[in-house]
Amino acid sequence: MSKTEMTSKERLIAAATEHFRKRGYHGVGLTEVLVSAGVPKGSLYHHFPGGKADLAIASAQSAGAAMLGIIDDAFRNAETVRDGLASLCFKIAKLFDISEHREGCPISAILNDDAENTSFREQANAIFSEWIESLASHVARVGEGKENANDIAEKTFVMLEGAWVLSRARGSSDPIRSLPIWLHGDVSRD
Amino acid sequence: MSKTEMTSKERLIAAATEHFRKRGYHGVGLTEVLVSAGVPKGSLYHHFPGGKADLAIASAQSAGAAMLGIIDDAFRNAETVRDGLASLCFKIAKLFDISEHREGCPISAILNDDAENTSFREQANAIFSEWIESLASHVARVGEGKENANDIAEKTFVMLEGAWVLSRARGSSDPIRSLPIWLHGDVSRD
Amino acid sequence: MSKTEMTSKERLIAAATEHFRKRGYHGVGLTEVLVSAGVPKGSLYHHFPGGKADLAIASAQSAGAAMLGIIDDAFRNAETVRDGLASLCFKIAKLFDISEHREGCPISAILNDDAENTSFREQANAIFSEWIESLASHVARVGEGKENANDIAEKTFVMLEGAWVLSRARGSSDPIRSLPIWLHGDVSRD
Amino acid sequence: MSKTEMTSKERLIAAATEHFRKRGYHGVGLTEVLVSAGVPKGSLYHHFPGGKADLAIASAQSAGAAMLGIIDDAFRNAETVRDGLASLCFKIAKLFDISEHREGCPISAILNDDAENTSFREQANAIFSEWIESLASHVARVGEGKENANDIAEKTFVMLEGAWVLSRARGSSDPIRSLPIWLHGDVSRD
DNA sequence: AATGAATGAGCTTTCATTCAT
DNA sequence: AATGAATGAAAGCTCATTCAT
Repeated sequence: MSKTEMTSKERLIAAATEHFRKRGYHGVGLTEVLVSAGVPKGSLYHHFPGGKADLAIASAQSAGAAMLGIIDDAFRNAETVRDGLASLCFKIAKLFDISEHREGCPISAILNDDAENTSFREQANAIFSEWIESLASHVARVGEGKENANDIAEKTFVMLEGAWVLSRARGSSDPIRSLPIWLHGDVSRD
Repeated sequence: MSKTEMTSKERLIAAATEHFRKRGYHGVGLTEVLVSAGVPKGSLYHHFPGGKADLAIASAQSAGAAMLGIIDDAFRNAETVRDGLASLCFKIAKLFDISEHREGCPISAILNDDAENTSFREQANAIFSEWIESLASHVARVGEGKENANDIAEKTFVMLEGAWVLSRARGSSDPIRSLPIWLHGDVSRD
Repeated sequence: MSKTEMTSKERLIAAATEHFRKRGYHGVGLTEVLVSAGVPKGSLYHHFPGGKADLAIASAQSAGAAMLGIIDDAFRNAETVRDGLASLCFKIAKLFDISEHREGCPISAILNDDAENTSFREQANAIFSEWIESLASHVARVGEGKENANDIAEKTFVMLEGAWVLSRARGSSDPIRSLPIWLHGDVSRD
Repeated sequence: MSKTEMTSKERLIAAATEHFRKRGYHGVGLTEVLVSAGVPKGSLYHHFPGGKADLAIASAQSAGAAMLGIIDDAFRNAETVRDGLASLCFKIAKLFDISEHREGCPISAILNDDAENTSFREQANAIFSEWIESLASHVARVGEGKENANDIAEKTFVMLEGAWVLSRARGSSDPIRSLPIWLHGDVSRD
C-alpha cells in the first residue's frame, strides 16, 4: 500500500511509530509527526481525541500486530523450532538494518519513556504477552510440549528485547543475528 | 553517605539517574531534577557546562560504575558461575523491587531516548562493553574457559537487558529472578 | 488606524520596532515586546516562525517602508531640492522629539547589535539602498542631474545617520534640524 | 605593548571594546570578554565594582581617548584642513578594514544599546564633544576661523558617524574613504 | 588583591492542546 | 469532518552578579 493510498489516520500511526522507535515517546514532538505524515495540525485531535497518548497507544497496537505477522511469517514454513526462531531473528535483524540501526522495540520505546503511566505499562504488557503466546503456540505446533513451549517463547522474547538494546548501542544487527546460536542449544537437540 | 553529605554535583547525578531511569532522557525536565537534588537552577551549568546532555553522560557513567560494583559483589564469594549469576540477578531484582518496579537499565534509559545522538550511543556501547568484560573476567576466574566466558557474559547481559524490559512491563521482578534458571542450563552442568 | 484595529502581527511589529529603536536588538526582551503588543507568548512563533530574528527583520522592513513614505511626503510638494530636504529633516526631527529623543535609525538599531549576522547586514544594506535610491529619484525629478542626484542622496543619507547618532547623544533634535543648512550649500545655489 | 605586558584591567578594557563595537552593549556577554582577556571570572568586580556598566564606561573612555590620538596624528603634519581630514578618514577606514568591516563607532555601540541609560548618554555626549572640540582646534590652527572651524568639525563628525553606519551595512570602507571628497568642497577652496 | 563556585532571574523557544470556522 | 490560528505553561539555557576564601 503506497503512502498516498493510506488514510490520514494510517499515515499518522505509521509516522508516529517510526519516530517513537527512534527517540522515544517524550523525545518526539507532534509537529514532526504531523509533518512526516503530511497531515494538517488540527486533524490529529479529530482522529485521536486523547491526543499524543492516544496516538502512542494506537501506534503500539499497530506495531504489536505487525510483529505478530512477522512471527507468523517466520514460522509458516518452519519445520523445526530452530528454523522458525532463526527465520524470525533474521527478519528482525533485516528490518533493524533498514532503519539504519535506529529502530528498537516499538513497544519498549513507548514504555520506557513513561513507565509511571499505568495505561502505557498495561498496554505494553498486553502486547508483550500476545507476542509470547504467539511464539509459544508456534513452538508447540512445530514440536515442543506445551510447558516447554511457553518457556522457550518467553526466553526467546527476553533475548530478543535484550539483543535489540545491545544492537542499538553497537550500531549493528549482529547481536540479533547471533541469537539463534544461543537459542539453538536449548531449543532443539535434533 | 547521607544526602546532605553529598556535594551538589553528586546529588545532581544521583537525582538525574533516578529520574532518567523512570521516564527516559526526554521525559525528564531539569527543573524536577534540580528540585530533587536541592540544587539551584544556575548551578547545573556550573557543574555540567554542556547542560542536560552532560548531566546524562555523567549519570550514565556513574550508574555504569555502580553496576560494576554490583557485579563484583555478586561474584566476590561465588564459587561457581551459577552462584555468581544467581547472586547478581537476585541483587538486581531486589533493587528493581525497591524502585517500585520502575527503574530499568540506566544506560538503556538514556540510549533509548536519543539513539540518533552519536555521543550517547557510543557512551552506552562503552559502558555495556565494560559490564560484559567484567562479567567475562569473573566467569573465567571462577571456572570457565576464556572464549566460553565471553559468550556466557554476553548472553547474561542480553538476557538481563531483556528481563529488565519485561519486568517493567509486568510490574514484577519475576522475569529477572527467573534468569538464573535459564542461564544455568548453559552455564554449568556440574 | 487605532491599536485595537491592528492584527496581532501588526501590533507585534509596531511594538518591536519601538523597543528595538530604543535599546537595540539584544537589549530588548521578547517578553516586553509581547506585553506592549498585548499578544500572548505562544503567538509570536505562529506569526514569526524564525523567532526574534524574524521579528527583527519584519520590523526593519516595516520601518524601512515607513521611511520611504516619509521621503515621499517630504518631496511631494517640494519645488526645489532644498525644500524637499528641509522638509524631510524637519519631519524626522519631529518624530525624534515625539519619541523623547530616544528613537534613532530603526535599521541601524538592529544592524548595530549584530553586525556579524550576515542576514541582518544584508537586510540593512538593502533597505539603506532603497532609501538612497528614493532620495536620488526625488532629487533628480526636482531638478538635479542624475549623477549629481545620486551623490546628493548618499550624502544626505550619511548626514542623516550621523545626525541621528549625535541627536541621541545630545538628547536634542538640533543636529537633525541643522542638516538643511549644511546640505544647502552643496545642493542648490539658486 | 604586547598583550601579556598589559595589566588585567587593561586587557579587560581592550577585550570589552572590541566586543562591544561588534555586537553592542547588550549583545556581549561578560563571559566572552573575560575569556578574550584571559582574566578570571571573579576579577572583574575587583577592577570594576560597578560591573558591566562600569566596564563599558571605561571602555568608552579608553576608545574616546584613542580617537583623540588618531585625530592628533592625522593633523600633526597636515598643512591644510583638507590634508588633515583626508588623513583622518584614511586612518579610520584602515582600522575599519582591519576589523573586517565589523567595528563601527565604539561610543555609538554602547550608546545605541541603552539610550535610556542617562549615564551612558551623558558619557557618550561628553566624548563626542571632546572629539568635535579637538577637530575644531586643529581646523582653526591650520587655517579656518574659529566659528567656521566649529562648523566644519561638527559636520565632519556627523559625516564620519553616518559613514561608519553605511560602511558597516555595505561591508566596505568605501563610504568612509569617500568622505574627504564631500568635505573638501565645503572645507577649503584653495 | 584575587578568585572560582554558586545563584536565581530572565532569556528564547517548543510544547501539546483548544478553538472558531 | 476537517482545519490553521491561537495559547500559556514549561522547556533548556545564559545572564550579571555575589560570596567565601
